[in-house]
Amino acid sequence: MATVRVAGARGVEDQQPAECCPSLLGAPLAPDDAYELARGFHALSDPVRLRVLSLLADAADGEICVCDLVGPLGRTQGTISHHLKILGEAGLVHGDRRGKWVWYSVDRERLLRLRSALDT
Amino acid sequence: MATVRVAGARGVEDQQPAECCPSLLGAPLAPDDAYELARGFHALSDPVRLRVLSLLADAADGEICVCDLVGPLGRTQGTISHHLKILGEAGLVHGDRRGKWVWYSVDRERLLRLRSALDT
DNA sequence: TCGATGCGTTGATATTCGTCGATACAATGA
DNA sequence: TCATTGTATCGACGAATATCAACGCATCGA
Repeated sequence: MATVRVAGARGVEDQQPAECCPSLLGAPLAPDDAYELARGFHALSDPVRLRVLSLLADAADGEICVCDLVGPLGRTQGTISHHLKILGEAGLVHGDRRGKWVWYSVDRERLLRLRSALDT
Repeated sequence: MATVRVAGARGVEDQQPAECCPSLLGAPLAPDDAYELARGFHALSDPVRLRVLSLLADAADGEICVCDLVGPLGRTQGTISHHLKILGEAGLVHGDRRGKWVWYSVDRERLLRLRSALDT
């Protein structure tokens, strides 16, 4: 996590989350796979971040700007931005700057890959 | 988390994880639901705990004792016990004392309920 | 009864995390 | 050019976390 390079709102996609998530219950999980998987679930381990994803998914056009998250979530703008950065680094959301605003959307595919790790 | 009552290895099942997990992407997540869900994912947010679940699922008879986890995971017995407690409080594993050993197993149903929260 | 073994807990320590306030950066419009 | 607005980052703080060593308790075998 210390070597993660961050270069603004559009820098969140320069990550390489494991191409696909190894199944948790299939074979014994290798330490590296476990670490990658834990990074994904860690992004989901905060109530504010879960509500961010929920609000994003529920928004019209599947997009929402930071300013519209501050009110519903009851956190400061800096805190919301911080959580969006974490979600972005996990590959769960993407930000698209249009004018003054940055529109965020959920990466459902990444979410489904995480889900598949819990398959039986 | 502060009010969680713990009474030994067999006390891990006296929890009440939300009966069923609300879908993350379905409707806007209520703060309480988000908190409950985050508790579950938090238990999955550590590589050691993920490997514990993996080893448990892969073990013969689906059971394993703490002593057999210490070696593969490279952590002290106290640390393993700590992680098992967290997994137990999240309802993801159950411990059964038989003689000197406590045999742990995965609660696959609980895992599937967590997975269903990531449905689209 | 006593030593050995497995396990949970406690105390200590270093690290990480969530949050805020303040500030810096970016884009727009006057 | 300058003020305004939206967003990202920084510094700081308290709380939570992962880890180990040490200890206490329970169980089993001699």
